[in-house]
Amino acid sequence: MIALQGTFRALADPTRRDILVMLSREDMTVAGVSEHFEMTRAAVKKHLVVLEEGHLISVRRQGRETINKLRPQALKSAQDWLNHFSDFWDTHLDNLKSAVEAEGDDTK
Amino acid sequence: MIALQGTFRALADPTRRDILVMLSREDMTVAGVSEHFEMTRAAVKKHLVVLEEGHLISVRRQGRETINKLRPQALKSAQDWLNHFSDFWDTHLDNLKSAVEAEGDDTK
DNA sequence: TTGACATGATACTATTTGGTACCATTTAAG
DNA sequence: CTTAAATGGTACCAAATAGTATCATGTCAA
Repeated sequence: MIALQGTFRALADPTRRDILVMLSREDMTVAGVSEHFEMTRAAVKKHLVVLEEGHLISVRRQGRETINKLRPQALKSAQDWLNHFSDFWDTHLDNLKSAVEAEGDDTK
Repeated sequence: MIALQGTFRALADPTRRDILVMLSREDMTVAGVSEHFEMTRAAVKKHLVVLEEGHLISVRRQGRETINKLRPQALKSAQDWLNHFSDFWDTHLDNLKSAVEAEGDDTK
């Protein structure tokens, strides 16, 4: 199993989650990812390092570029951890049906 | 839908994930949760506040105790976000079957 | 009422984190 | 070879976070 700590830590930042969505469409270089954000390349690179430490992406040097590639296993591990609560959901979620659609929201 | 940012941020800490597991078995007071950790009650209380801000628990005052209760909707929202990558998994995970069971691990 | 107990809130410190600025390294191309 | 472009790495700063210590508040029980 993949280390959950690094994975959940990597998922905690909205920029990193956006990067994962981008990488789910196509592999991208550091510069390619950076184009979609207003922060510097170095900052984006740091996020990519965190994602790599969380096993969420793989990094491959190709010439002078580095290709960042989504790695689905860690995402699956995170989902598996959440699945441990499924029994709880089955038992108690039915009682909360009316509350589900009344959920408010704020930032993201 | 529930705000993902607060939810993922709350899930990023191992202490908080442990608290969620504990609460999946039974509702607990602040002191009850604190017994399972070596940090102070105040520190545990702070984690509980973060969990509440992430909509992962509900807090109810009962007499001089406060009952902390798991709230499954937010966990489900996080899982739903992860589900957005399912298409990617279906497409690419098969090619990685051999790599899945070769995953190393470190902390948690 | 008095006292013990559980909690909430605040102030303070140390650590982590997100970000920028800057420099070294590698590579493609003339 | 030389030069410019793309990238990686390090140093540094500001802000957020985790934790402790401490005190105030409310509540159960005698």
